[in-house]
Amino acid sequence: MINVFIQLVSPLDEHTLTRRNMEADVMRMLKASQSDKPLAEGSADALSRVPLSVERLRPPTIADVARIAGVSLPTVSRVLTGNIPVREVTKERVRAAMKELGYRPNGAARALVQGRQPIVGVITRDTTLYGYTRMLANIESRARQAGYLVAIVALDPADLQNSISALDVLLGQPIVGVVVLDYTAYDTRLKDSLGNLPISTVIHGDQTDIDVPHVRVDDRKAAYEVTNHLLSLGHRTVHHVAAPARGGEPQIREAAWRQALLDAGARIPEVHRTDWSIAAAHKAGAALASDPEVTAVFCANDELAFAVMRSIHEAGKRVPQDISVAGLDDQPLAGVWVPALTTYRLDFDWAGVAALELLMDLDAPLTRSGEPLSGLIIRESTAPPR
Amino acid sequence: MINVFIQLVSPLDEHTLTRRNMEADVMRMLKASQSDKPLAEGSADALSRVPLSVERLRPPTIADVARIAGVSLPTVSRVLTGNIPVREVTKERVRAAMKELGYRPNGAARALVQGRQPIVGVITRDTTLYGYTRMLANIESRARQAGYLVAIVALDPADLQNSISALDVLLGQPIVGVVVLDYTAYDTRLKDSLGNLPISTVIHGDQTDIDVPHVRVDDRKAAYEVTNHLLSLGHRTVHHVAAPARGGEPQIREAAWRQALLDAGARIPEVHRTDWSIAAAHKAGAALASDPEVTAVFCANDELAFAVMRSIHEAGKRVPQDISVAGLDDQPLAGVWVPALTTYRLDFDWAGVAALELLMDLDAPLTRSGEPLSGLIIRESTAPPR
DNA sequence: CTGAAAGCGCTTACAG
DNA sequence: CTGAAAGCGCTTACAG
Repeated sequence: MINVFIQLVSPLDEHTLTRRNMEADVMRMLKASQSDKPLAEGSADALSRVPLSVERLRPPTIADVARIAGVSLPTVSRVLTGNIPVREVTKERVRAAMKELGYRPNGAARALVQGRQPIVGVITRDTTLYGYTRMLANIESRARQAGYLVAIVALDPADLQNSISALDVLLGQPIVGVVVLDYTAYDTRLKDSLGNLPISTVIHGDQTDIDVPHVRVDDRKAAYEVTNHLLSLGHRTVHHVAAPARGGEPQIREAAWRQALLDAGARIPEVHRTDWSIAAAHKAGAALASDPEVTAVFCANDELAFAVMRSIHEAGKRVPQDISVAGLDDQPLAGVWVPALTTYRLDFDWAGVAALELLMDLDAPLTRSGEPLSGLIIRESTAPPR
Repeated sequence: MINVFIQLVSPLDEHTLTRRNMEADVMRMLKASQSDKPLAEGSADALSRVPLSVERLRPPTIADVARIAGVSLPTVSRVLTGNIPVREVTKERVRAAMKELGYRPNGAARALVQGRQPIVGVITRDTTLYGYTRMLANIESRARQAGYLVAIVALDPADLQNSISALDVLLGQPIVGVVVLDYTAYDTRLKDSLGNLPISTVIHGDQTDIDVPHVRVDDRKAAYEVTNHLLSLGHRTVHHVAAPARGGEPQIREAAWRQALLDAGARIPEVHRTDWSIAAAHKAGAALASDPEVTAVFCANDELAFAVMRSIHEAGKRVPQDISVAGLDDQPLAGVWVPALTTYRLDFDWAGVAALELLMDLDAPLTRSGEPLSGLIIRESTAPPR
């Protein structure tokens, strides 16, 4: 640690400038304005070249505001919180001082003294995937209504080290609890990090042994029913364009597709795996379209299905006359594609809100009943084979 | 405030149980386990029925950990931060104590003492719209790389009161700065709330007088060029399916469309306004499809365009032979829709990262050069009129 | 309505 | 390597 000697040229009184703050700031300024070389101890020369603007040294505190306004510290606090009446004249003086200094309350100090944990963490995966997007939007809206801020962390299940450090950043905040948007993606080794932090989660399969409060978005049932729908139309089997595998394990939607075929005694064809990207699905679709055996395709989500339908079109075949295609999610565009997509609606809006409410309820039940709007939606993209 | 007298039956020593904590917790327990009626002052009877579990009274602190582990406070802190070497045996004892107590560090206290502001705020609008989704995902990823947590606040520009309270929640946190994803949507009255908090923003038009660090996603240029493209194909005029108006003012994309028609001396038809929803666009599309005058439609984003194409199909007309349709954004599905959508690519990925880097750079320039991948993409949905 | 003092949970020099 | 003390910026009883 370098020793810093600075002559105060500040209008603020000495009391408010602590040594630590000054050092940190001078270091920062040095780094920005000079070289990257570390400073020799007590190197007053280098310091003299630092453009020392006092305003940048340290953000103003209520002590500064109080001094400028000529009132006491608690009075400033009262103006801030509004909990206790303050004379209007005084109030005005304090407000003016705040404005003059550009004062902003320090959230950390506030949270500390009040013992409040005003942030809800959301652990998600790729935030651009439809389901996560919707859950996130609904959680944010509901959380704010309850006075909470939402912090998001998108974990890459493939990168454990990164996930752990991401969680550390999250847990270093005043977090009241965490909503985990995909419990199965949530590595066991991460659970230790959370310690006894309250969590709630969204279950995407049919697990029944989850010991944390959870809501269910039943991907398994959805995928099973979509596959069954195609089989019931008379297709011998159903091909699958899958989500990325997760550490060797297939995704829930893929497993359910497989189970449906198994239960029906249908042949289980090779899976076409994607990374959720349109490009990968488009490529998979091309392979499927050129295979005369293929009469029905179930895609792990609607967007993959759109891309596959494009490939079929490019191959000169038609949906559903030549090949039936079904998706999963029922994202808004499913109804307007030509042909409109047969899919299974999952109620992510409900899931987001319900998971958050579960988290905030001190005496939460393990699961929450409710009325998710889910179900198979048969549109134009599926038909009996010719 | 009720007066609470509790006989300590706790293994924790008295020092760590402050009156305030006890009161708050007892209040909570009373509320949860008994009735909603407020307690009479000093009502010891009611209190005796409260199941007083000491574990729930107050989360453990490093003082508790230190006591259990038989070490001093600073030692626990050293194990926590890892900044200063601690004997391995001691470390183990401390870790065991943490585990036993279910200790979690208090983020607020940490942020306060370290003077760190570990959160980046993101002010957005509807987080489910494509551009916002992408910017958010990129900001989150880049911010975490820099050790920051991302907190999001979705403001409804139409609801000022709600927006102000939302900002208050955000500003009550240890925020290092705020990225505003749509500066034009950001009401002037909100600017005061932010005080001197560092912000950076994404500009969607061609404003040049913005006095905060910003990056540009040039919606105006994009909409102008798309409209021009349609005109240059020989269409007499171009109809528009618009985004919702914002307090009377038309959106940037709409204004640019109008300007392009004006500059070309083309007739300016009535706008078909939507609320960004697929349903509204589908309805607008039906009206457009039934109007024999309509030969070209520019939609404020790709998703609206998809819905309009559906309507045209339903009316028995074809895209682009009967009516040309163009969108804006170039979201991933644009290339696989049938017909593939002519649109203008905006580089939201770049914008998100660039805006964040601008925010975190102490000596940030007002704007950031870079290489956004933007431009008109002509596909299958536009053609000359017949 | 206002001020002096204590305390929130943690980290960091300082002194062994 | 470890402990006693000060301090981060704020709020909240307590005492006028």
